[in-house]
Amino acid sequence: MIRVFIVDDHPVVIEGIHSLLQNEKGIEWAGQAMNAQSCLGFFVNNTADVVLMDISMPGMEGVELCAVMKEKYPSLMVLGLSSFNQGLYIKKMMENGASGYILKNSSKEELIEAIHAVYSGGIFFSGEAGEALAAYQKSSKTILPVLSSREKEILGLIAEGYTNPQIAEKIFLSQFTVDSHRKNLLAKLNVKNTASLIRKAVEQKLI
Amino acid sequence: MIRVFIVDDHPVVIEGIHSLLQNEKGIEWAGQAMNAQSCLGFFVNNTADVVLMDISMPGMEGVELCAVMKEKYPSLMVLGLSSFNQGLYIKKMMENGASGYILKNSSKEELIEAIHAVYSGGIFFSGEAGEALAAYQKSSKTILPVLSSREKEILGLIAEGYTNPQIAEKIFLSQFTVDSHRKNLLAKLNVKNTASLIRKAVEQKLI
DNA sequence: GGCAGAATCACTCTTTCGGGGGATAACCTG
DNA sequence: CAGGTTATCCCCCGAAAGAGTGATTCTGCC
Repeated sequence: MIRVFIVDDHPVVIEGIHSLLQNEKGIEWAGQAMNAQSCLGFFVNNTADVVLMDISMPGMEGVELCAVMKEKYPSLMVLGLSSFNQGLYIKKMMENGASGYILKNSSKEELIEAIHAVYSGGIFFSGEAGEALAAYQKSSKTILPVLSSREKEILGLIAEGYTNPQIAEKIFLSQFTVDSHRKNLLAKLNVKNTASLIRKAVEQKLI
Repeated sequence: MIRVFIVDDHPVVIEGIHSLLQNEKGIEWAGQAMNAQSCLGFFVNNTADVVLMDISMPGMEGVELCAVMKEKYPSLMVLGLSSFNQGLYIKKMMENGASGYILKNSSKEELIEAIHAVYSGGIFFSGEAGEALAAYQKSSKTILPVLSSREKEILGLIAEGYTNPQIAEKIFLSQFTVDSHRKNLLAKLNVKNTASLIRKAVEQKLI
């Protein structure tokens, strides 16, 4: 009997999965939570085998919750759950110890297959999610944006429309310094002017 | 008896709402569709009173489907349904004839209240969605981005990193013309440089 | 304690951007 | 048709960005 717990801020999704899984042999409903806090609260006195976890929740991100849960309860298997099919999120979930990732538009069969797969220690991806991850990893080979905190700060200010001299004044730096950081940003994101810098930054969710 | 139909590409959501509404007195399950085509197909030989419609579906957008449905079957009441709480989408749905908008994290009570409200000709908003709409309309009073097709074209090229002379060469214009368009873009979006132009354009989903 | 990377500052030069001012023709729409 | 919008073109000028090069702290990590 696989005890399944779900964390999602959408009652409709909880209800839907509950309904899909009820009467499913070998699967037991352990409980549910609508946010990270009540999820952590549940596991103080209870347990489960597989946690279906929405990655996009208000407050604590699913990605963070995943890390916390896996640290506290390493034997727990976490299955990411999301409407989005974005390689970046999928990658982050996996880095934080998730055992797989399915999309909310997956079929019942796929959902059940995924639960069994991760329960037995496997890794499961929705077809599309797997592709997205592969595509992301392919693209991130050529471009890996690892920005320092200072660079991120300046990137944010550029995006808000501040010029280099204004940024320099605002954060008490020389404009030469700001200029250097800006050049490094262009180099790191492999773009050649402000327009494409901001566009890429938004795409990569850096701002 | 209110006949409720649902269009959503997530089986989990369909199942969840089905489950929430079953045994609810006064509400009957008319059917379901996972995309715009099968929804339109259903209504050839069938009917319903209220349609719950996801706004973010692959292929034809919920927003478009809403317009088509309301044109063909004006007596139908459409209730927008989404994970996102964004004023822009809500506004577009309403402009296309929707009678309300609820979020997927609404409670069962709210969902049922919304169905009854729109069935009797009313307008219903999830509390948060109403706020988002109000906030959007407030902000859109000061900024209404109505760009010409030429401006959108040039905006796109700017976002891709082309400089004015490059754009001029690419679309066979004088660089003075491109310069003018660029200045108009800055004026229309009420920004003062390229960085904030691109940022705002992305925010407003213009590119 | 040393080394790498980050963060800081410095200077020059060319290109681009952005503000200001115009002008003309084509086009919808009332 | 008149009037507004769009698209096109033109010029000047100062400010900002971007490319090139180099150097000095500071700080986390082995």
